[in-house]
Amino acid sequence: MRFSRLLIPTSKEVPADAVLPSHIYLLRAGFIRSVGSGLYNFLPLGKIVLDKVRAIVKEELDKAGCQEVELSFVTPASLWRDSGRFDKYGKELLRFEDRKGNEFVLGPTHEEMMVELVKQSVRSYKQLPLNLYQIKTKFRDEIRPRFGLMRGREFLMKDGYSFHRDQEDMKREFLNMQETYSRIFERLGLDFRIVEADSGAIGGSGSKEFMVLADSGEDTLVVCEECDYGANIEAAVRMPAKSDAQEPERGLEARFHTPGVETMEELSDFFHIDPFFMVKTVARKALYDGGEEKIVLFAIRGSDELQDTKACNAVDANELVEPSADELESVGLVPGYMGPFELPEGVRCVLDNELAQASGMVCGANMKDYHIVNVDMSRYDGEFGDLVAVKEGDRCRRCGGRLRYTRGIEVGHIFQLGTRYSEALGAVFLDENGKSRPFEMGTYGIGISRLLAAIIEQNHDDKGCIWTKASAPFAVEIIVSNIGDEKQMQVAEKLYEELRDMGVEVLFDDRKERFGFKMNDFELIGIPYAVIIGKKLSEGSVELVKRRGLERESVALDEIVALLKERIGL
RNA sequence: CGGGGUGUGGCGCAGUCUGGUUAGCGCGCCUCGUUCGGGACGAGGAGGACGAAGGUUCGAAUCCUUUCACCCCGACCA
Repeated sequence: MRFSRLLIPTSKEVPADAVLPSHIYLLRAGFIRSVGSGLYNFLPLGKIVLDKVRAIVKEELDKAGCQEVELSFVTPASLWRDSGRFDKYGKELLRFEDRKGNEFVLGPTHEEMMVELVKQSVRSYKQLPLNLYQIKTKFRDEIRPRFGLMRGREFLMKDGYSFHRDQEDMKREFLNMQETYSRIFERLGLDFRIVEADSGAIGGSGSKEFMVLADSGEDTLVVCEECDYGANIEAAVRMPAKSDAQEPERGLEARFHTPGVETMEELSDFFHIDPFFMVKTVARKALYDGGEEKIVLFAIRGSDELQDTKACNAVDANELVEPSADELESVGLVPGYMGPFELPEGVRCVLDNELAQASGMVCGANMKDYHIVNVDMSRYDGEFGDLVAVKEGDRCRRCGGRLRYTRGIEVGHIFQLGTRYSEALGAVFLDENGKSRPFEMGTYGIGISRLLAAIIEQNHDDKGCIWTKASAPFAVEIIVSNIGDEKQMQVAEKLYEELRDMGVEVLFDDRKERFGFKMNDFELIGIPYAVIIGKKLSEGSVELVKRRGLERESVALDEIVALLKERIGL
């Protein structure tokens, strides 16, 4: 391709609203253009990369036995009502009516549609298993789109769904997808990690996320320094915490007058004990379907923090929000003195698993100005759950290694869905005994457009993009230093044609621009290699520049083709 | 949704508080010339009626009202 014929509007100006390198460079280098909040146009370069990523995904999936389909983007709302997600999915679902007043949604994901499709055409266990996917634009009316392609409202996603006769086969396919996804991200040249995840609104159990490691990632990951354990903070577990702090003196359980002592810190000072031996009782307002609200308590060690997603799951709520002091008082709770024992009528409380055997603890008495000391938590007879946020320095449950935080960009997520959707939508098949059973399902997603951002987040320098080999829009760029120099142009044209004939994806910068201008564009766009045809031509040589590291080497003109062949791996 | 902010040529901004010439600057764009290995220089030129609607006024980018869009900070997700 000739640069002079390609629409690549590069720019020096940094858009004011772009903060992430991927956002800035993709805009500046002319890959994408913003059209509205969370909406982007893909220009020729962006489209080339998008198609490359898409092709790799498709290739690996097809090799793994998946089949591509394409479902209609506009989905009848009734399907979403049947699965119960019409209300639950919330405002993110873009809803609208056609001229006849029929309700539709713009698909943000396609479990319903896919189940419907399979339900209509699969009757027998003999037709299973099946793994169907599509690579298609999705629309989610995100509350706050940001970071360019990272979190748009319209985005390209690969969504796949598998159907099985039993759980065992579903788990087999889950593993198959885990391996396939790994191959995809490896081919793309990404440094990623597979972590355990919370299943969120999609539902199901046993989900894993593929995280591209980058400081700008939106997710906090907990990883082990010794083994390969990794988990999203929302799902991370640890060895039960221990403390070196001195244990408080044991005595009889008693109510203790503690006027004005309302925070963990004050309590710690008051009793001269470590927060490890205190119970922190956190109140949240849990929101349920149909606008139902309930105040719930979560009790954890004073040295821990509540993990909101875990807490939300523990009480099966749609969402947790901070309650006001008034709301707490209205159900009989006393802010500053809440505890898991002697609860007001009707207040639900979940205790963290790690507190089950704790003794000699201090907790609120649910009475103004009083705490209880020397509490033996094993007498608690309510609910337990995993509630705490794993901290850096905690110990790995697998190997005892030190856990630390890192940041990641979620580019893939695989779920073991089970029968949640097949049951809700009445999607069944006949097993070998002639018995009707709902499909066991798995669901698998890859954020294709987000991958472009993730690749750049992980591969850039202060000059611009550095595309990985598999994702680069072109393998090599030919830069003519001075197109007024006939000799240079002649050599360049010849090289360009030769490479093209060999099937190399080559970009030929034949623009009437100065050398520095072209170099800057090359660095901004991030093509892996450039051949500079310029002043050294008089000595019979050209220069090869590697974008990563910007190392240059002088190469004899008649050796450049062979060298390129070697470097770009033809 | 709550809090904060911004809308002025293609892009980035100034002007708005303290209404008053033809609305200004940088980048980009077009033409000519010089230059030609790190976003060059000179000369000339095209392009906006100030997010939208309404109002106040002799007069509004500037004041008032309404509205829309976009962005930043918090809860969702590939």
